Amino acid sequence: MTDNVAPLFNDLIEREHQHKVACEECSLYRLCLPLGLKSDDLEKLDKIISRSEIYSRNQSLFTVNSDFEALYVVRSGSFKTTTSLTNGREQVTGFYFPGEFIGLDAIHEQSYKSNARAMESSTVCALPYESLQNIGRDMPELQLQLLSRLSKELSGDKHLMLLLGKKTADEKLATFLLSLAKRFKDRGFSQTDFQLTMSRADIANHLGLAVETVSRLFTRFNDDGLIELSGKSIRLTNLEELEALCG
Amino acid sequence: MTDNVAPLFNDLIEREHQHKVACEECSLYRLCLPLGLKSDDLEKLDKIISRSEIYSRNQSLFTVNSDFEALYVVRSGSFKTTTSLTNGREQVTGFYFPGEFIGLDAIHEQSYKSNARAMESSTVCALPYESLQNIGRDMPELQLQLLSRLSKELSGDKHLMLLLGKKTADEKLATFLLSLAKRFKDRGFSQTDFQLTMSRADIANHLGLAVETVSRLFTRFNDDGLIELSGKSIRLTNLEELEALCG
DNA sequence: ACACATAATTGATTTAGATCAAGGCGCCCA
DNA sequence: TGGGCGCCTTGATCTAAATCAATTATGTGT
Repeated sequence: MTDNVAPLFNDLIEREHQHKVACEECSLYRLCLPLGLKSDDLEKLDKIISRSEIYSRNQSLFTVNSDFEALYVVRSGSFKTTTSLTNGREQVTGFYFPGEFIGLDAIHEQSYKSNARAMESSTVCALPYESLQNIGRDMPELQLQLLSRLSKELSGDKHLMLLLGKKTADEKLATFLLSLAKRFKDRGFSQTDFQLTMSRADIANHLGLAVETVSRLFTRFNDDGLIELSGKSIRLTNLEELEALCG
Repeated sequence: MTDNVAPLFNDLIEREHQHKVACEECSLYRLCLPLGLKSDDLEKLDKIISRSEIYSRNQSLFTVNSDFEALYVVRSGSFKTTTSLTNGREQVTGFYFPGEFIGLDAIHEQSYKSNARAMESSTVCALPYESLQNIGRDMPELQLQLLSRLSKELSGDKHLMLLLGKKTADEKLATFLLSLAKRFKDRGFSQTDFQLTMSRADIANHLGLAVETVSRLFTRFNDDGLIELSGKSIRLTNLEELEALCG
């Protein structure tokens, strides 16, 4: 509802979080940055990370052109990023789930180049970039991890360009659903049963379609036995067919 | 014409190139990786870089799924990258000019995730990734430069997503022309008079349009006095108007 | 539990840009 | 110097998906 950024958590809460969820014990460990770091390096990283308090639905994590302070890793919940055009048109450039980085495109210009907001109650880990640079000087592994992250997102974006430029509406939606499935699977959740945390409008926007088109596709996929849909809950009932639909 | 990768240059040619165009004397210095490196670090970098022989028009720099050996920086000429779909559909994901990096999206998977080919007679500098990692251990500046590069490309791709998803045909072409203009300007060339090294088909594909549409737009822009077009030579005669057309 | 706002569906109609079809231009090489 | 082959342009038609228009769900806050 509000456009404000979450107030900085107070020390008490911070310290509590720190203890509860140090990187080493974090369930996202495998997916996140620390992978491949030695224990003492991990400790250094741990020290510069701030765990945020809860961002509520639609709350802004950062806005376009604001100063680049930190990279964010989703800890719980989910976020979307957008870039905008004149007369209010905007493109949803990505959805972000636990363990995924937000703000990587801000490094070059040292200011955020998109808007990021929570799609549900969510938390993040903030990695202040300056501190990251500092500890990174003695931790080549960390730098490599970061590079790898950037590269992964780049690769994903190229595939999104292929989707936006060359795929039909059916192919777009099938591809999208399977991309979600894969990410849920990677996080240890069911790859067939999950909640769509984003609205139909967000999905449509992200895929370069109109809401109505997405809605019609959902009902058709449902009628064709590819999915079972009920509101925000979806079950993928025919992964093979969906796969085939991706183009 | 041929699909082969250019044979590795022999030592003689390599050494000659090395001397002619060491990073420190390279005209692309400002645009390329070395920016911000100290002289002795630059020398180390210089040592691992291989200057390629000439890639001729349509020759492949690398193909999808081949092993990730090196990052490439365009030295002269221009390249395009593509990703492809079933039944031959493919998306031109980017055009690359001198000083720009190709292959950054290969780091994560350690194999190239797109195809890259020369659009005219071109040369590149190859940065073998393993060597880059090695010397990078003692050169945090280099790592930061690389991160910055990745971040810049990421940011550009987000804007391309906006273009593909939300812009009209006119806006797409105007945006594209101004992006070329900016890049030529950055390279010390005229931002208003240049050659389109890519075919109409490549432009259309990249912008998610049909060739016919691009051709029609070119004639209309020409008739409206926005550009003067003759084959591959273009002059932007009304930058302000083009800017306004971008959305 | 109720009312109001917001989100999603469904149907009718329109349209931007694709596709289909035909020439024309330039360019490379014999 | 001309012939052939890509590439580009131009015109006519078609279509996938957008837009417009209602209606029905699904929340959300009091």
